[in-house]
Amino acid sequence: MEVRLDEPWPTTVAEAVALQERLRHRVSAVDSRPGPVRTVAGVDVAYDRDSSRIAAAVVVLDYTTLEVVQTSTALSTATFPYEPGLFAFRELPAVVEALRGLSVDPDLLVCDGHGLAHPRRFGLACHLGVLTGIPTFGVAKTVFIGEFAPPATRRGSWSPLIVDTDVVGAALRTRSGVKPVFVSVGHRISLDTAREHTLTLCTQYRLPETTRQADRLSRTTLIEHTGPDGSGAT
DNA sequence: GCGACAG
DNA sequence: ATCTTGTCGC
Repeated sequence: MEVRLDEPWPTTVAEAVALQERLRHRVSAVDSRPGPVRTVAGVDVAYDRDSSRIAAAVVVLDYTTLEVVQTSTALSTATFPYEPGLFAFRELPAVVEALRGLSVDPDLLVCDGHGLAHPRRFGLACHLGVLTGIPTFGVAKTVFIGEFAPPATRRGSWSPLIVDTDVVGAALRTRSGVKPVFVSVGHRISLDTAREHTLTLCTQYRLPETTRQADRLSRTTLIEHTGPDGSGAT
């Protein structure tokens, strides 16, 4: 698929923050997709020991059967350092490259991280959504910002993730008796819809099949090209 | 000023 | 994210 970057990718913290402040206003937290979701894609990135090499993977699944429709990967180098709140600048370049390898545009994107549940309301999921224009949401394993009451222990139970007076996401129990995940809007989707999709995608494990598949593919791709020890021999 | 801090 | 053994519990 086609993904345009328009501007040079930020290289400093100041530039990155400025870009987030400028793009945050483009985010829509309203459902925009007319028809049914046919395909959903998960994206993730794996790093080697010293983060010198990274591998991004995108796995497109049939939304109904959850079977793999297509995959794409991209090998790259981490340029931006890990900085809480600026996660997108570290991972998205490789993710965009992988997305460009797809011959079909997914109907929905699922990120491994937060969207609106971010200090400037512009986490990884929002950024990717704005770049692609595709409905996107994030499912994170841990909280970043916000407070929440522990949801009931039953699968499907949830409680709002709140910052000040804003609901920025949801703590959702995807498996009974298991730690909740944190769902938040990325772009062109509502929190309710994102939550429902998350449950649909969590058939057997705490995390959505999309991120599990993408996680696995990014990891194996990295090892195939850099070796289990990061020697680069293969 | 001191921690906390997606992956 | 990644480095890592055993261990508690269903």
